[in-house]
Amino acid sequence: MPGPADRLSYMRIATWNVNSITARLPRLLAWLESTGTDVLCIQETKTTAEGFPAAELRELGYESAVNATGRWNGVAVISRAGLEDVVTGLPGGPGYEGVQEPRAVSATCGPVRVWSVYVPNGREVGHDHYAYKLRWLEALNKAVAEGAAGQRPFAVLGDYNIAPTDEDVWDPALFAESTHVTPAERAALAALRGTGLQDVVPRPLKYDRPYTYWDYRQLGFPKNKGLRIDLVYGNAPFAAAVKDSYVDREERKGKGASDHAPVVVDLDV
DNA sequence: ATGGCCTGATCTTCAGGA
Repeated sequence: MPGPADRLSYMRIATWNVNSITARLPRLLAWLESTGTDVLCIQETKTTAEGFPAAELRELGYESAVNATGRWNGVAVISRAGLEDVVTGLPGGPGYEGVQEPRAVSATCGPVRVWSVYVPNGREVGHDHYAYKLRWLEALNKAVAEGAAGQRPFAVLGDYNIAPTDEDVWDPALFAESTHVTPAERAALAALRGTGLQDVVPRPLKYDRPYTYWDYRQLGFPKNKGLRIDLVYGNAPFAAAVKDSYVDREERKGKGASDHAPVVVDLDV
């Protein structure tokens, strides 16, 4: 017999590398209001937990789960759909130069469990940071495997710093010797898919590819010289609930934009 | 129209981003 508990629940979930939540705060608050986003996974907060604008977000109805320690990295989940069972950091994750960096936080937001991740950049193939990136991805794989295989909608959203295929790179030849496209990095994504997660590919609002990042330099955005490196990896129950997904390239426009655009996912859960 | 880097700190110069 149908009842209130059987009603579909519509949720808008998104991920966005804001490149400093302090610098982006006016645009972030306006974007939350205009899009009606319920849950946002944030990367590169570039502030301490104390500097995180939890009070401003609370005024808009969002609770915050924050993992941030200073000028580099920093992640958060903000939600107006519940925020429980927060886990700060990547269990079993490696440090870099002896430091556990703030690159992961997870939480349960109503019917969905989400991770916000900021995968290490890697800098150059062969650099210590590149080895760190691969180790970090191995630890992520282990940490999310149980949720990925579970019955509850579950997704790992964030800046993966990996373009899954050459189609996700505006000029593959230019990136031939670079991080973000190497077989080892793409194998780490494949291993993640092997846990039961799938790439929820958003639709572009313009042009043919759903890029999510464009370099600030050399007119990268106007020329659409982009990469798709901000990803939503969801398990089967999550993917089944997806009604739409798109890259909000409008948010990349104009003065005071991040170099990443938000990826938005609409769910019936 | 979307426009030749941006951010925060070590703060006038730099690391890091990708």
